[in-house]
Amino acid sequence: MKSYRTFPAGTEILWRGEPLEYVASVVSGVASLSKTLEDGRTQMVGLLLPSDFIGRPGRNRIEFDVTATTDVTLCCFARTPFEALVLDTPHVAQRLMELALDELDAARDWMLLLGRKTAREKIATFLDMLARRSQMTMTEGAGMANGAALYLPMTRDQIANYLGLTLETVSRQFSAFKREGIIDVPDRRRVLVINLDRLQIATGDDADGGVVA
Amino acid sequence: MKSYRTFPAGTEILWRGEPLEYVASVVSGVASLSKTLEDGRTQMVGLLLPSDFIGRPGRNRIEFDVTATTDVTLCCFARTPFEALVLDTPHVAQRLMELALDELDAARDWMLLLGRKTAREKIATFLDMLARRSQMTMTEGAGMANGAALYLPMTRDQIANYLGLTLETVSRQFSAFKREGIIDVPDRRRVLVINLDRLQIATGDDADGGVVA
DNA sequence: CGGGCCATTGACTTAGGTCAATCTGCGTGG
DNA sequence: CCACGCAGATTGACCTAAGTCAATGGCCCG
Repeated sequence: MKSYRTFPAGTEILWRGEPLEYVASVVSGVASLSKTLEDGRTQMVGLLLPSDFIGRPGRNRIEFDVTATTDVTLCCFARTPFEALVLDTPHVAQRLMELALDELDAARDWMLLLGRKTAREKIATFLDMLARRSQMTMTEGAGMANGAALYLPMTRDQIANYLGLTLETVSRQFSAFKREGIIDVPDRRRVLVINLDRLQIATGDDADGGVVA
Repeated sequence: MKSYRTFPAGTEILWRGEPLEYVASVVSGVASLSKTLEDGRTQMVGLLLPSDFIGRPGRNRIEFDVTATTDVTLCCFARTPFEALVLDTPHVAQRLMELALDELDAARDWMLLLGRKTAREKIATFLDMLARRSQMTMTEGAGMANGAALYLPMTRDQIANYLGLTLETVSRQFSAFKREGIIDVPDRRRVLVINLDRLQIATGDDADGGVVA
């Protein structure tokens, strides 16, 4: 009933509309959800990190593609027994509900970003999000002053698709933040945040960091 | 335990962060969810129509403002007894889960619109969405050929905030569709769709209308 | 050493935002 | 009853952020 599957970076995990045989949770790596218009423009609509869940009780198809951004390992369960499990165990159902509501909040923050933020604000928000995430993972004792080393799990092109920009604009904004001394970019996959305060100001969000709350 | 409340058009139903005493469902009218940046730019992140639900089991505050777009009547329940109800009755919990997943799908479609569609495509998608909705409400026997009379529940400014545009751009795109004979705008609150096929082509979506599926 | 593949940078174009003038109803009070 | 005023809508002229197109650069891997 339970099995592990791995997908190399860049491969498709699920196609839009394909019937779902499994539900799964991400064990390691990063996967992305994306939607595409007829003419090929695409928009990422979600990022799946370890512990995130794929699949929807009571639905057997999804409305977007799921792609492995880095190498990904999933832990898969057959759908039917899983649904039976959900029906008997209320607190599993409740947990799934919470996950869905968290995703919904994240999706709404992203709508504000996509609809109203400038390119600069989008990049700042993206980096700030990664910084907060990595901070969560690390020792959360004292508030680790100012700055963090971030790993970018995606190419410029993928970042652009996530933020509703082009890859050139992403690159230019990285360069701008670097020129201003807010970040450093030692190699294409790494960003060193030199001045987190200034980065957060550049996000355009409320000073108190309402996004995470 | 159950009570009705009404809110005149334009008033706030809930403020972001305010503790939720009630959960509610919309009886009549249209309400909107919106998020605002420090400097006042705002983005609507959802529309609530009759039968939609406000409130989240297991959370007592929301991350956005809820505003009455038209006059709105809500049917409210106190939160604590409602949560107890949800816990004992699995199929209520399941129904809420489905609502959350529907909202999530809608949010993701909107992310594609906000991130990648042109102004023209945004307006076409908006009108097409209203047309599909009103079609659902009406006699759904035969597929009502081509065309429909739509009521706009919002001002140009609110439409702009929904679509991530400015009100001037909304107005210009309405005028463009009118000039092309695709719609007519007899008064500010009404739109007559003259050629639904051409409108749907202008949305940029897949020909088969994947959005609704 | 050579060839992809990303990424960066520059020059140029353009969709949509901004600012401002005018128009259209509609409710209100003289 | 009418004129006034106001809120929303339209339209035009202009500007700019970001997209497009194209050349170049660095890096990893065979």
